[in-house]
Amino acid sequence: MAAKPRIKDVAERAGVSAATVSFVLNDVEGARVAPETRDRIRAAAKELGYRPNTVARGLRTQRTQMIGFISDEIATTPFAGQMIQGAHDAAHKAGYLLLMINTGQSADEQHLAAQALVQRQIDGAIVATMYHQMVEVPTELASTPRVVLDAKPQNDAVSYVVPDEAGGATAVMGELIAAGHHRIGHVTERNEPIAKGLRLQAYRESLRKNALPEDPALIEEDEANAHGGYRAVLRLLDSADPPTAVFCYNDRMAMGAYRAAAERGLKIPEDLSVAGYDNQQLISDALSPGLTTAALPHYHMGVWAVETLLATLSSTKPIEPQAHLMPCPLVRRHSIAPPRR
Amino acid sequence: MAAKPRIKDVAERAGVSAATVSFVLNDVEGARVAPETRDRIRAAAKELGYRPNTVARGLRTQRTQMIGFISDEIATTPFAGQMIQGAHDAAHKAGYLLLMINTGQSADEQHLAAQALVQRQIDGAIVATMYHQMVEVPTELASTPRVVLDAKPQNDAVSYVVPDEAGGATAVMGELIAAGHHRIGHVTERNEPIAKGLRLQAYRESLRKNALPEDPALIEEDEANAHGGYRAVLRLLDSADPPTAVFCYNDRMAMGAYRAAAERGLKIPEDLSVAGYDNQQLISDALSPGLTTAALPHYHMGVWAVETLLATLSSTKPIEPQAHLMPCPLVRRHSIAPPRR
DNA sequence: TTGAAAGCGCTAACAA
DNA sequence: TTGTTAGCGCTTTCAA
Repeated sequence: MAAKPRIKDVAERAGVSAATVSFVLNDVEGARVAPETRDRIRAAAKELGYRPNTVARGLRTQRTQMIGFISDEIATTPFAGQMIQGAHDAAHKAGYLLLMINTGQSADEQHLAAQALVQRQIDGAIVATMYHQMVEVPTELASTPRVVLDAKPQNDAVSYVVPDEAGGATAVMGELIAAGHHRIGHVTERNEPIAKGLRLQAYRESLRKNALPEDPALIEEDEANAHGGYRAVLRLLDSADPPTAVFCYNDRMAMGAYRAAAERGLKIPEDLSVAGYDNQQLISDALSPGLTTAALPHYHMGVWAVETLLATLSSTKPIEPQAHLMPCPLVRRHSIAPPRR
Repeated sequence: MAAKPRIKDVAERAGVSAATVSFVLNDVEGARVAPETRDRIRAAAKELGYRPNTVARGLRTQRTQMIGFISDEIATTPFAGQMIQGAHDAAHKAGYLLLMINTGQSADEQHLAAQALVQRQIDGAIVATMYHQMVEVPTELASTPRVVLDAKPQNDAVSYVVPDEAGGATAVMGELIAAGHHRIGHVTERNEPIAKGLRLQAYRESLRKNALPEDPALIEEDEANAHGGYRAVLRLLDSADPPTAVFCYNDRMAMGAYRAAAERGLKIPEDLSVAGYDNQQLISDALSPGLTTAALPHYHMGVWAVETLLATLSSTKPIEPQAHLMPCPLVRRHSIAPPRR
């Protein structure tokens, strides 16, 4: 097999210099090359199957067409793929590729990772986390354009995007209220991720705005998984004045709600309406009836992050950092119905 | 902020030439440099915070320390993360980074993707798919070391790794049989992925080897999700001579089995034993009781692929392509018990 | 309208 | 024991 052709080979074959080839193949502004010569060069390049070497070009132009994607444990969560895919698609469309690096939680590793990316001359960086939280942007990236994905930068004034948890939770509550529920429970998680506070607050505000009872007995905390949801909902159902609907912190807890309801002989949605959050399809689609929930917009956040990054790359003047709340659209399935009474 | 230091800056500060700095910092074999000079150079590099520019080095050495990771839709499946993580960890440990690119199913896109990677001078490539299947290795990679991950190469003699489906299924069946079950049903999927045939065959062989009845009425096909599993298991339970245990093609179908059993008033595992495949934790851990299943070893396959690739990179003589079956370990939870009768 | 030459930052022969 | 030089493959200024 023939060795990969270089620009010199194309030049020789077309009977011109390498410089001229470069002009033509890159469509350089204001390069005056005879149309005839252009054709000859293009033909030669095509015949040889010439592809410019991005590394050599990168050395010369200081642009590698690579975006560093640095994250904590992201690849291990079921959502991660969506975010990577969104970032990938947006990058790929613009001719960029993602150079991935995962770090643990350790600050040391994060610095090393950032360094590895900088050494490789990435044009920009995405700093991502697996769920909505605060993040330290490694100082090594200080002179690299960067955007934070699914987190808020703690120490750095850069653009970032996070899900609009309040909006999503309000939409879910709106759906429950529209169905006619007055006594709505909330099952929340025990730890304190950012999402918890935001969803809980939206729950309370929805109640207040609609003049519905805000009974502390309607809120139960437990582990943020199916087992926790099961236990919490059971407590709600066994309470003195049980709710007719329950908004769960996430789809996993909602899965537990289904089991709790079944155990008490309650049918969903006739006897109990249930809503979740996350739109974790493996669950929300698999439950029967399908779970109504708010979707975490991972794909779109990935796209937004890269597009925002690319915009700053191609802009001459500095761009104001933006904070973007990505909407969490309501996904209607069949777990909500009017209350019995 | 000071511009990034170059090797020349280190050389100047240490009062030596760039070449000497390169020797010392790269620990070049048989480079005779006075220990004193070495120290001076190391100190200078440290003071300046010097990091060699990988792009420049790559141009010179023809090694970029990057591995191309090319896949179909991988990032969108819940398993993908594990595979990426495994590949990433193995690569990172050896000083390599993953350059990711996703293609759709289109052959055109796959060629373009391979080209993009080759242009970037990747040292090697991983060709991955989201589930065990046949794959075309893009011809553009012909002169790049490459390994196929979670698929069999159709047109290329290269190393590859796939899950040992037969082994995993046999282990699952062994568990059911050891618990004392004689009438074991199998719920399988309607399409024909490689995994289906392998798991089904292992089911049959396990029955045969243990002199257990191989009744066609014990096998039901449906969609490979919770709804399909629900329907298929319901058919099994409502049949003339229902099984006391059912081995489901995957965890999602097993999730449906739980619902079917509940609907017929059967408790798991007392009245019906259930086993799955995949160890999709979001499901197998969330079900109650926890689902006994065989784990798809995505993380380890990712590690194996990269390690195998790196071995060929650092070997002088060509290495025989290997086909590796990665074990699918049995994950015991609580969905299997002895039959009632 | 085109070509020559310099140089991006580094490594590796070869000299000294 | 260390420095000089050439060159990886490309782009871009400057000159012709």
